Order: sequence, then C-alpha cells, then structure tokens
Amino acid sequence: MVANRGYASTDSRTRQQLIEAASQLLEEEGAHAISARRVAARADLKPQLVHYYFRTMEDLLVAVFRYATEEYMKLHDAALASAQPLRALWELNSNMPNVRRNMAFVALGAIHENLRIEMKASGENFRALQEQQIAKVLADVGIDPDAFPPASIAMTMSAIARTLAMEGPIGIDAGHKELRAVIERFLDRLEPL
Amino acid sequence: MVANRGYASTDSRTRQQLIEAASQLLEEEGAHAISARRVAARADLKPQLVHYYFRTMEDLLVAVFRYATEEYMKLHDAALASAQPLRALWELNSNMPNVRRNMAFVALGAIHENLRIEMKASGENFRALQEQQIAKVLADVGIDPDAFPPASIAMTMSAIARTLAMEGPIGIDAGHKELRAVIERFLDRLEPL
DNA sequence: GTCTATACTTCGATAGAC
DNA sequence: GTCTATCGAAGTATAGAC
Repeated sequence: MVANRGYASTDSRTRQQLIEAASQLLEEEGAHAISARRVAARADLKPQLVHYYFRTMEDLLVAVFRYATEEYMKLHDAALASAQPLRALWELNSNMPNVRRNMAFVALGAIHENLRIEMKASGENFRALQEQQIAKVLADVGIDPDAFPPASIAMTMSAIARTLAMEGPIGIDAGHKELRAVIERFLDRLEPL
Repeated sequence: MVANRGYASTDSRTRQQLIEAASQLLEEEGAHAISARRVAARADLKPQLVHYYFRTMEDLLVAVFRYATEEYMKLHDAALASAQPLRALWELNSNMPNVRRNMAFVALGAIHENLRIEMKASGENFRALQEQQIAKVLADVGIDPDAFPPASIAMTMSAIARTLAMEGPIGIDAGHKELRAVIERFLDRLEPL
C-alpha cells in the first residue's frame, strides 16, 4: 500500500525550504551537490522529507527549475522594460549565481527528460522576449536586422556571459577584460547615453 | 600495509582502456556518467581495476583530461596551421563531442582541485595560441586589433560554439541558423576565399 | 497530513589473494 | 605486477508510525 504523501502540498513551508535549499546548492556548488541527503541537510531537515514532498529527485529539480525561472523572469521583465534594456540584460546575464545555476540545469538536463522539456520551453520563451526587445533597439539606431538578427545578438550575449562565468572559477581570465570592453563599446553604440 | 598498485604503469594497455572509456562516457553522457563501476563496465573490466591504476577518481579524471587535451592539441595545431585557420578553428570548435566533453570537465572542475589546475593551464595555452594566429589574420585584412582584440574574438567563437552545443541536446534551436550565418559572413570577411 | 525507520543500490576506496 | 573480495558511506526510494 502506498503511503499518503505530500506531493500536492504546494503551499507547504517545508516543501518551499527544500526547493530553496536545492537552488542555493546549484548556485554555489553545481549539479553534483544535489542529493536528497545534501538538500535536506542544507534546509536543516531530514533527508526522507525530500521523498515525502517529491516523488523523485527529478520532480524536485523540475520544481526548483520552475521556482528559479519565476524568480528570474521578474528580473528579466524589469531589465527589458528599463530605459536601457540591452545594458540591463547584459548586467543580468553577467550575474554569476544565475549563470552557474543555469549551467547546472544544463548538466542535469542530460539526465532528466522532464527537466529538459521545461528548459526547452523556458529557453525559447526568454529568447523570444529578448529578440523582440533587441529588434526595437536595432530599429532605433538604424541597424539592419538582416545583417545582425536580434536572436543572434541575444544568443551571443548570453553565450559570452556563460563563458565568463565558466572560466572564472577555473581561474582563466585571459581575454576577459578585452572582451568586456568590446561589449561595452557595442552597448555604447546600440544604447548611447 | 598498502598494496603494491599500478599507479606508475603508464604504458599499461588496461590503464589506457580505462582512460578511453572514461573519455567516451564524458562525450556521450556527461560528467554524471563517471564512476569507477561505469567506466570499468564500458571498458569491459572489473571496477576495482580503476583503483588499481588510479589512486582516486580525480587522478583518473586528470589522466583523461591530459589524454583528451593531447588528442585535441593535434587537431588544434592542424587547424591553426591550415590556409584558413579561423574557418578551421570554427569547424573544430563546433565539433560536438569535443564541446560536450569539455563542458563535462568544467562541471567536474567544480569538484576536483587538481583537475581545475590542469584546465587552467591548458585553457590559457589554447587561448594564447589562438590569439597569436588571429592577430595575424586581423593584420592581413587590416582590422584594428585594439578595436577587436584577438583574444576577445577567440573567446567569442568558443563561447558561441559552446552555446550551440549546449542548447542542441535540450532542443532549443531558435536563432541558431541566424547566428551561424552571421559567423559565416564574419569568416568571409576575415578569410576571403 | 507530516515525518521516521528502513530497504536496497551504487559509490569510492583498501586490504589481501594470486 | 595484476586482479579480486570486501568495507563503510552515501545514493534513491518506500513502508509504516504518529
């Protein structure tokens, strides 16, 4: 007989603590830090509680991803709505914790199908939002969107942010300063002060 | 009493089989696939052999990294020495297995200090080699290296290749075609046929 | 509805057999 | 010099106590 578990208790405080603990572990230590024991320890809870509130670890990860995406979406909305959306987007994308957590999700996506599905939808959503806003910026300064498609600019910016965030912890910084300067000049051009 | 183990048998066939099995697992399944048991199974060997030839899993990973780097260095040398070094470099960097294995190493670097040290040295070496060659290409076509520092071009190219390789398996392809086209035009400009 | 005791599997690593 | 038997810790997950 299957026990009566709290899979549906989405407003439980304990459940939310587990989600936040997992999110922090992803930011700070990456994908490998996620285990029922470690997540629970981080939240000062018993490891078995993870499987009371989530059927599998994948279910927990999907919940963490949704929580993280919601959190990020607020910042993203604010950035795109600001007076200098591209600059704000670059600031946001350069934010280490976000990038690290995102890369951890990519690694976990290789293992968990359901997580991958969430990520695809979310990734395409964010890219579309950025594309739209970048198209406006390009129109303002009169750059041909066929020569520099907005989606390609969105991708390049996040690709560079990701690489800076990946290389930093390894200790590689050759070229970082130069590349940041190139981007600043690029932003100066697209969003003159 | 400590047993007599084969840590120094660097020319052992069994040892090499383990290294290659681990390398393949990294390419195909990522960092999570690495365990003594799985590596051994892939090489059709007993799991205990991993700890006969390598003191720790980290030691194995460092050996795999060196093997992978050596292998990659040959391709890299050939690319940079070719008639169209930037194009060849882009082809090489876009090569999926390489990128996936590299990202797996980044994830593993978060856990293993000694691996991180190897990666830093290697990463800086490759960037310097590319920087040198890109500087020549820029000089040939008369582009100001202060406006576009060679190191920043090297970083951007590998950042984009990495992102394409990361998003592919998740199923995201929005903007990929456009970005590839932008790069082709960029290469046409720097290395006219 | 909430949490705990426990089962079973896989992990890295070592001692010891040949 | 090469390989195996085995250990203790940590992994996910479930059955059952309150």
